[in-house]
Amino acid sequence: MTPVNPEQQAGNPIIATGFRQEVLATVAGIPAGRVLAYGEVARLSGHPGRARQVGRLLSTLPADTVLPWHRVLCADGRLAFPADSGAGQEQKLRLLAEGVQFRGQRVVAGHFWSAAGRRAT
DNA sequence: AGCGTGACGTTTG
DNA sequence: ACAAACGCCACGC
Repeated sequence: MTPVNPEQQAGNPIIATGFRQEVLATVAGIPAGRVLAYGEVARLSGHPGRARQVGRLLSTLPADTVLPWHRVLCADGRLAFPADSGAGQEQKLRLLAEGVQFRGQRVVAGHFWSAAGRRAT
């Protein structure tokens, strides 16, 4: 028979393991109108300190992805792209369409979301 | 199997 | 406010 993955064989309840799946699941769970920093996404995914890898992963998403990638930004509230870049413009437009407000080049702090119980004020 | 790249974060000056 | 230095390490070649 075909060898079975040990994790599956053991009846592991974990749906999917691995950095990729964990991070994508977290991003998919960000509600509209809220944003998360790359570092927060990493932490909530169980990978504290790997903010950069989150960005690296998002950069590989296909153009037609259904993931709300635009809700992920830098810890200081600025977008990860230059404001004048195509991606930067699109991200800002998507956020504005969801009611996210900007103060200059930064997203207003109140829009940051925390799934850990604390909520934006 | 190794290496360069990079949608970040924190600390330090 | 700005810049530089580091740590982080998944992904694609």
